[in-house]
Amino acid sequence: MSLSFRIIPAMNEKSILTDIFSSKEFTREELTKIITEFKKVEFSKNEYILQQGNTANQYWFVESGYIRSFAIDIEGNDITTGFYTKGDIVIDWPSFFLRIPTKENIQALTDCVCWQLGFQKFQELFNTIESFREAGRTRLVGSYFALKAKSIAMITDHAKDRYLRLIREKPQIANSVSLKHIATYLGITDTSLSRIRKEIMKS
Amino acid sequence: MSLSFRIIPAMNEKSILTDIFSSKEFTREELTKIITEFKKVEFSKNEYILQQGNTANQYWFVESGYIRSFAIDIEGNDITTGFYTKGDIVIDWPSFFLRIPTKENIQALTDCVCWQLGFQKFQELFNTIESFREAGRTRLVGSYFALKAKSIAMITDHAKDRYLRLIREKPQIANSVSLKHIATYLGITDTSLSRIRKEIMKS
DNA sequence: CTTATTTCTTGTCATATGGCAAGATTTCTC
DNA sequence: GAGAAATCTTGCCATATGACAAGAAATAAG
Repeated sequence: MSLSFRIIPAMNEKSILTDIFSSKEFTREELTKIITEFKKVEFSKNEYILQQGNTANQYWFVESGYIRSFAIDIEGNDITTGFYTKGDIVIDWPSFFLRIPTKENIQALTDCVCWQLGFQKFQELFNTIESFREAGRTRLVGSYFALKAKSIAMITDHAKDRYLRLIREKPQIANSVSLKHIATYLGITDTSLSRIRKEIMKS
Repeated sequence: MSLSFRIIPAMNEKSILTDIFSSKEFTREELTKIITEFKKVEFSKNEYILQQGNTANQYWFVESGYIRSFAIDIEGNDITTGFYTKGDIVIDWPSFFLRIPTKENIQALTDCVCWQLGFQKFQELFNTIESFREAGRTRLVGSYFALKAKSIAMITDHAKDRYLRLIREKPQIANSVSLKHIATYLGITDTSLSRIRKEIMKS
């Protein structure tokens, strides 16, 4: 059972946020301050959460549903850059922090429930609560770390191994998302992924 | 001419730091506070600045020389993850901020002069100077942004295009670093890079 | 339920890049 | 400056993956 039942009875609905933040070292007061600022938003399947060219004025934590981020390259190819599910943070770091138009698109793959925080509120919390700063920095560095790992895997591993890792780390994604989206995430074509899948079946 | 001559006569030697920090909005007082904490360190060619398994307790700005970071994969292959030169920040973000052992190695490719800041001092500045926080966050997000761009290029571009981009963006590197190091940075073998280079010569 | 649309599989062939090894060239070392 | 070591080039062939197209299967739409 989440902490929220004892601390903030009125915030039962936000239990996913208390789960997300309670692992860090916040006082109850800080926790309340932080969580109060989050607003519930719902997205329906295929809805765009952020579109390239716009500046990200908020970010989200996923309570339910699947989300995909992708970039469109010069030739118009759609390249998946990430999948997000329950408990994940959905944020375009460069756009949100550098206040520049994003190059990415973020789209709901299913109906979703998310918790949203805006840039201004974020800045307030960031500058007034030291542990919020630490938590934010940790999250950003975590994203960097994951991206670097993926980047190195693109060089050292074969497509099959990258796919096997995805299955291992995000099995729900591998089962519920279209081949094409997964393929571009892995840096291959859907044709190749179909063959890899077939090969895995055999063994 | 850098600001340092007027503001902090005693700090002439640190003019590279004033150049690095003066683009952000710092008061003179803040600038002095920050720059005072940096310590000059020199590395000789081939010296390790950080080795895998250790936790990064400091980071550096390069004043002169070339530096390379690389990871060793399971099969013992050496994969270049970055090149650094004058004005660049050299930091293992995950190790420095998460206080965990690094998976990367950082090595001087030539004799180098760098300016070093330790974790404790960094934390003090980070928690007391709002603009230092902003600058630090901006730098981290910038690294994230560059890594993502490289990551997408690995998927959408051919090796030749990635090499051409490297030549365009870091011409000094392309000329002074061994083929093998550049090749692994681009995600190909030195053999392939040699052929790509030959092909470029012809045109 | 039926049709239309999208997604997935499979075949054939093309191509970028890798693996290995032998020389050629450059760079280090004494 | 001579020999050793590292780096770079090149040839030959192997292989992972791509491109394109045609069916098959699944999903969406009326």
